[in-house]
Amino acid sequence: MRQDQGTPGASFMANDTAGSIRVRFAPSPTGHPHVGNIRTALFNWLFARHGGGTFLLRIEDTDTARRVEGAVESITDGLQWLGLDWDEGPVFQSDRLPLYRDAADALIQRGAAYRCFCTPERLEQVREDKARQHLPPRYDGRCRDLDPAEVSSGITSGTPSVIRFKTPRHGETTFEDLIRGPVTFENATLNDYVLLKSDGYPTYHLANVVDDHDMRVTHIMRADEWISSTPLHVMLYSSFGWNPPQFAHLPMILGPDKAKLSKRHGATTVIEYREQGYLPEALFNFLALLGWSLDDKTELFNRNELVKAFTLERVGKTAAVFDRTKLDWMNGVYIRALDIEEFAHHAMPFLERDLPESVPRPIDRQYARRVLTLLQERTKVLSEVAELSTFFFEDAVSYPEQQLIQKGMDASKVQQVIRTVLAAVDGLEKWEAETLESSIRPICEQLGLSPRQVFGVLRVAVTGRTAAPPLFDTMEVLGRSHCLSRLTIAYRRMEDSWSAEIG
RNA sequence: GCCCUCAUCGUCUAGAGGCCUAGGACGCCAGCCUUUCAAGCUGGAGAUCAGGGGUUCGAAUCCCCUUGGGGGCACCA
Repeated sequence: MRQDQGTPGASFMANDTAGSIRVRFAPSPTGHPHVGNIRTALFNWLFARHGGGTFLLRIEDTDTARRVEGAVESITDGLQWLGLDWDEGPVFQSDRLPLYRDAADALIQRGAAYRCFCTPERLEQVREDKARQHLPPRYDGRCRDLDPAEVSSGITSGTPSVIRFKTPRHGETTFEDLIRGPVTFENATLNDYVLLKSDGYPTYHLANVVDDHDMRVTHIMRADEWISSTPLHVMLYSSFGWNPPQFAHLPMILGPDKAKLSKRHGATTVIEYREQGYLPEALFNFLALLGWSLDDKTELFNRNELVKAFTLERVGKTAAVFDRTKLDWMNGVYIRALDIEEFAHHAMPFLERDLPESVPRPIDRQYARRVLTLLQERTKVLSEVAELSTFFFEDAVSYPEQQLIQKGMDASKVQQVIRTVLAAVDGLEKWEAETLESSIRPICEQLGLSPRQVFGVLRVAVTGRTAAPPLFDTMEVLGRSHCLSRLTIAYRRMEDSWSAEIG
């Protein structure tokens, strides 16, 4: 069977025996990758895997000031956690400095770039002037046509300088975006961008173009915040005499306030999602649906289905708001789909981490497994598993005693229920849900109470909660002695309440 | 301010001229199930397809304008 037509790029590449698809994820190590970055990585990965291509990882560490310790590990951890494996790299741009310097020099030779000695102070001044005149804050081109003698004297005297691109003052630059179609910019609205900084490091623009060419990248898929610098990149390719890759600018991911997603929107990094108990498959699935869809109904995809279904022409143009509630739902779906061993495997670390300190460690795995069985369909995120189950692990349970008294009952009635249950359960051979139920349920009728009332009393007595897993299953897992003692305690508390009422 | 870009329920989206009195999902509401909570099932509210002009026998779908949102305008990426 033939693969589907794929993307314009894919069908183009199909005729190009020289190379298959090569895409890259190229983050800068300035912090933990957030979901927007990772979504970009995911789309690149899906595109590569769908087309049998290559997925590269490149670290754009050309900003020495913003570099953050541990960021690279954070990036690779995040990718690995989501199962986004890369075929080449990571390549570090900081290891390739000579490449960019040579490239910048070559551009100067060709008259496509020039050296600029303007100080940061002067640039600031220029910006202010432009702002005052309500003009775009662009470089004024003072060094654009410097006398060669001035340039060489500047260099020999060691004056700090940068290399700027000599952006044409006329004409326009157009590129074909795979997602948006043709995009055109007036060259006159563009800046003389810095290519090589005074510290010898390239800017993003230069390094990006040089590397994508050097690494034979066929498709650049990145967030659409990059659209405005694409004309420069196109001009760079052309100045170097290289064929540009294809461009596909992905819609952005927004916060609930519709602004570009950032830290102030709360949890945004992949690590945070892991720590809050989201399953990688769920986040993977959810992220894939932010800016891409298959049809009008399918939402649940596993990894392979996504790889098979993913194409660029199904990528949308509109920015998407990251909706946590829907992620929660989807995570619940994935949690419920786990078999109990898998669920226990995922949940154990959260119990170890989040259960009260008073609970002895390590947590008894066999017991926890039984507890978790009751919790699975009730959990949306793993981080709530401890909270949902503390009463299974702590010795005593606390609650306002009023909660024992169900609607239409009083303290003495509650006592009657507990007394009767205690008696009924006394000689029980097996402390199992089934036998518990068959001995307790008849008590409702016997005392003229509803199951809701009777079970309600027992639930609060035994779990300290008004909401918990099914009562008899809970009692079975909790065990005879805990149940009995908690029932007894509840009985005594009603005693106090009873005498308090009388007195 | 200038440039680019986007525009369907609160949110994610389907829709590539007649199948749309606009479909699905999350969330919300109600009912069922039921010992509570979940889960599940059923039903419901929710979008005059941003507004206005065209084109067409016919427009959410094509064109133009307006408005609104987003992004960019650094020796950051």
